[in-house]
Amino acid sequence: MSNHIFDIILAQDFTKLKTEKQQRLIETAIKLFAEKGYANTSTAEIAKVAGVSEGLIFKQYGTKDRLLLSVILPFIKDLFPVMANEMLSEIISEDTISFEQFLRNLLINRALFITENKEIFQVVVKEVIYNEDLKRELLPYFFTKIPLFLTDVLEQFKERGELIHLPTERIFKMLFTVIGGFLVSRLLLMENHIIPDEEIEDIVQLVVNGLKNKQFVE
Amino acid sequence: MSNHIFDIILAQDFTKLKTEKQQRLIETAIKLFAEKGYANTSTAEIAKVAGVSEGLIFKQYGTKDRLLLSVILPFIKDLFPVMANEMLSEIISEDTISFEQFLRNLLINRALFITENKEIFQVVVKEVIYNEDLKRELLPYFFTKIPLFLTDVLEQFKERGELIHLPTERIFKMLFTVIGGFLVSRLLLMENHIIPDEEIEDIVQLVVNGLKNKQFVE
Amino acid sequence: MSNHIFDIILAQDFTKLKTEKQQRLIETAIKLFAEKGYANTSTAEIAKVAGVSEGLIFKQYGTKDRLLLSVILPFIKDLFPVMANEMLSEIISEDTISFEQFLRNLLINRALFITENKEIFQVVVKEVIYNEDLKRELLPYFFTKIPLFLTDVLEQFKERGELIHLPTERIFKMLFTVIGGFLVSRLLLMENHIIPDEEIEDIVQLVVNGLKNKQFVE
Amino acid sequence: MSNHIFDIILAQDFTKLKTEKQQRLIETAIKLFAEKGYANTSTAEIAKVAGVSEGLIFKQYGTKDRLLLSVILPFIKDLFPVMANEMLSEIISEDTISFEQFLRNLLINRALFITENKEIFQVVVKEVIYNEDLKRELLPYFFTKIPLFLTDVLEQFKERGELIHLPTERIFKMLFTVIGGFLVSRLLLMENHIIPDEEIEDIVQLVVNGLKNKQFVE
DNA sequence: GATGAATGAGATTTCATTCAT
DNA sequence: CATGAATGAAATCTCATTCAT
Repeated sequence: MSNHIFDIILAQDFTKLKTEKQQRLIETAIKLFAEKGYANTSTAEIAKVAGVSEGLIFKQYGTKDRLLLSVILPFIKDLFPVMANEMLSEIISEDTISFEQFLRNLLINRALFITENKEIFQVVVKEVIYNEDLKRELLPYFFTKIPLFLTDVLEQFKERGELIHLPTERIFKMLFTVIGGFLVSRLLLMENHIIPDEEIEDIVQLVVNGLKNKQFVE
Repeated sequence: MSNHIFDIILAQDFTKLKTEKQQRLIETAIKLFAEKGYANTSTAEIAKVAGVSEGLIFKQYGTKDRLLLSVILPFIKDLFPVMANEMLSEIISEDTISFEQFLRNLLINRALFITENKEIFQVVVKEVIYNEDLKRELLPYFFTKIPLFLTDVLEQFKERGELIHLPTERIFKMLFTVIGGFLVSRLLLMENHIIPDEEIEDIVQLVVNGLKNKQFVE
Repeated sequence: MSNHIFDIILAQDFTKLKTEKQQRLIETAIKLFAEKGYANTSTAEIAKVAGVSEGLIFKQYGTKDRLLLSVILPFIKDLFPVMANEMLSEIISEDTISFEQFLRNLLINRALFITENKEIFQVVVKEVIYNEDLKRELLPYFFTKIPLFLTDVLEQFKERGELIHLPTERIFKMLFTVIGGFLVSRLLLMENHIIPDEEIEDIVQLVVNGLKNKQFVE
Repeated sequence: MSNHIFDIILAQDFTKLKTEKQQRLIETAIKLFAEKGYANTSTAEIAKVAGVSEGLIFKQYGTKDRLLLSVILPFIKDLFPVMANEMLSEIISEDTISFEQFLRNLLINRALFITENKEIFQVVVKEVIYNEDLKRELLPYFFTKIPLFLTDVLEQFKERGELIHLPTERIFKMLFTVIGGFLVSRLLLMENHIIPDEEIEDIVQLVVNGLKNKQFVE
């Protein structure tokens, strides 16, 4: 596994035009990796299911390892910029959005994004948990990227008095625990195809009440 | 992977006396499965690290598969009876325990149990997430066992008016999300060796406030 | 490997005009075959280094085998006519040239030719030694071509009394051993870029003294 | 290819008892590598000819690379100590041995050793010439080991006046050229099974006369 | 109970070659 | 003339499992 995932993430050009076979190949890889895990999926099976020769995999990606990265990295690359931009635009457009509404938007937005990319999400989570090397590569990336845009927002809500007065880092950890636990349990354990609004609302209420500043008067 | 895990769980006798080599073997298997995952750990490596012949593994366990089960099942067997008994005894002994205290006790108790069995816990979580077969076997077992003792307790708290009036199943799901997310993120992602009291308390407050019945007067 | 190398050598027309890409292709093949040997060089690598498509190799040469021959044969074709002609012209022009001077000329001339064609020479030697088929094809060719012009010359020197009175064939073998050993060790083992005059002179002296007719009076 | 061949040569224990299959395996590998070269011999073929499973090769040697080393290194390890000891003992036992006799002994001795180990010798020479990595590893080893015992001897002969007065290093190079060229051409090109005494004697005479001190009176 | 030599099925990888464009 | 996507056969390598001792 490469030592320079950051560089790879930034350098890789995923826009190269793909032939039909290459499309089928990558889609099949995602599907099978999501279902059975990277380690339990052979390149022979991928090739067979995709209706492609095994040679093509290695022509294109060199190693099975790099095929995995080629599945994961574009997803990661998309994951965060999108978050930052979309979310922040919502917040800025409506200066007076409540924390509750912000949280609801965030959850709905992320739940949508992830159900739309359910399989890749499963691959990423499974491999980050399963594969030490990949964990070492990706986790630091997550934990520097995510706070980058969330801390600002959280601090605004604290200033407005809506949020409990705890260090932002601790609030962030709680949010991560709940939202992460929510998405992972629904998508990986229960394998929901869609996440019911009701469940989202329950979690929103749980967090909003759990993190509310009790002195705050609306 | 066997089709009859329930039977196996109930039938297996894990108390059989083990020689020193057998001890080292099983400990090494747990350690390596936890670190690198079952699929990425070869029996050759286990044998070598344990200082034992590869033959012994198959003399003892027949297949690599059953070695994994022999690691997982005793843990599972312990996990729930212990919960039910210990927890309930706390609750019964003190009839007037608050939901907050109950939750704190529950979290502290489970966090302790899991940090004490960190590696096996990692193996179980990793493999349940990673391995379709094992997931199919184990998840139903979880989701019938856990509610068995939790629903009673939760309903008591609802009756007493401490808990928000939602269907117990929805409360249970939220609890599972938060507690599961908490333990998994700390033990698998961050690989904490101990879980700070402060973090436990933050989660307790989050949940207590999040699930509080707002009409309730202490 | 073809069974008819002699025919190929005679038939092939290597003078065909080459495009720039074809030039780069053949030069790269020579370079890589010389460095790493034919068997350790893939057509993919040749194409990449030459900045050419892999298809072109097979359009031009049909097989990797014939690419090797196309590298080797023109060199072989040049090697001997040139020798015979150039050398003999020296000898004939100066009827009274001494064996020492003849040997010196021969060595200097061959050392020059080979350093100028160092890479192809490496390819030929490496493959003749390494590849049974090629050895079977090329060696007989060498050992019928070389004596053809050398025996005459050697016998002249024997007649003049300068050379030891041994069967010409044995003298030839010794010459071949020393000259061959000299060129191969310098060009393949030590990878000299140029061969110092001093070393050539040492070898000339060794051979001249070693093969001198002790009764000879200058 | 390992970076630490020196260490490996010194560390390796080749005396470990081999089973019959392991014996057949290594003998077959030597035979096939000698015939067709390392790169042109597949592990499948070795296994088949040796009547052994392919798995055994990789159980025993890990990689095909290390199988090659396991063929080459014990030979190298033997090659030089033997030379130094045997040769020097001849010289010391007879203080008055002539250079001619020394050279004859040396050639006969080495020719014998090499015809007895013809196949491994072929493997070593072929691979040193063919494989850049191996060349880089082994050549320095040769060129520090050989002079170690030869320079002393050569200087003794120079002192006694038998040998031409040239820097020992230059004499050494000539000797190496002639003896190397002789052995390699006979064993690799002509594939002699035994080397005729007559040819050895020719070479001895060539060198003795070629390197004689012309002022020396016997 | 314990070993470790040996296997064979299958996984990954390499690579010469074909072919439609 | 030239490309490069695609192939399939064979090569290297991995690994759970068997078995004689």
